[in-house]
Amino acid sequence: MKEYQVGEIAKSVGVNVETLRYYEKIKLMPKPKRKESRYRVYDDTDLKRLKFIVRAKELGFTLKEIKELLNLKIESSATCGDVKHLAEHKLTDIENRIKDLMNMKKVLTKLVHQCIQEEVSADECPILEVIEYKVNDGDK
Amino acid sequence: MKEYQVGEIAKSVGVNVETLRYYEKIKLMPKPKRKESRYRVYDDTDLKRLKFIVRAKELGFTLKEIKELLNLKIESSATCGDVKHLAEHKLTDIENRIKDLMNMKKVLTKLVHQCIQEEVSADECPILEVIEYKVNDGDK
DNA sequence: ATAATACCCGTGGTATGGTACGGAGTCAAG
DNA sequence: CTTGACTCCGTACCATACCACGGGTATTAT
Repeated sequence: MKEYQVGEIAKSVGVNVETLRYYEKIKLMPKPKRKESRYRVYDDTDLKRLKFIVRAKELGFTLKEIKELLNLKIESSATCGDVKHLAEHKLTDIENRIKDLMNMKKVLTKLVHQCIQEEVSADECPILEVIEYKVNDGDK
Repeated sequence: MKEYQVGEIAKSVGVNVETLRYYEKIKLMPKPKRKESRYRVYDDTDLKRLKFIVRAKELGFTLKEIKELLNLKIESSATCGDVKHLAEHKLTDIENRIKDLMNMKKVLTKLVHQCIQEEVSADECPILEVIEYKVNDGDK
């Protein structure tokens, strides 16, 4: 089984050495064994775990959630249903964020289209006026 | 023109008093005048500005961007085109975030559907296995 | 007059996910 | 045996957007 030192393993998954130390500190990665020189020594199990973390991050899981996923994997009592539960929760979360963003997009798009005469002073820009919509009660 | 003290104005737009002090500190809100008692005194102009901030935040602008928008409004040389530019930038930003989230959603949805037997041990959960997909090179 | 709010201020903490710094020790090559 | 690259560690700092704390003053209500 191959052994790596921190710089190697970090480079191979594309994270910073400091990041790895950080993951160790927050207990997302286990404390690796050390050489006599105190240099950290990682193996393929660590590499696998680290890759899992990076991949799960790409899927939108937070570090805290990733820790939960990894713990489930280890707890012998945990079931696939538990994992599914976490994934579904995340999915709902993502769907809500999409909904919010779509709404912002709709409003902003409309705003951008209202600005026809770009040379007009910003003070009279329809975009700013519409953002103020709820503010101006007809006066001004 | 009506005058408000910090608690009133904060309550009327639904933000915390501390938040208002924070906005003042980061120069998003101007330093208000004070009574002899040093109490802050706000007027309708301040209220309008604060409402603008809250509204722009709902549209997804960061405090920094809101500051820019408000500065544009004041600079007499700024044009509506400048404002439009900021809004378009934000729009692109939002669109990218939506794209990322949609992708996450797609993958996660697929993952969730792969988990049929919920009673199976988490260790053999297809969700976790697929997250590891890129890790396992056929072995194990 | 006194109690209950409301406000003042500076400072420090929260959460998230790291990055940067700097002095010291280690290791391999020349 | 020296140089350069790598690693060690603790600590501090980045951005974002606030919230909490605590001691003191002001205002308001009873």
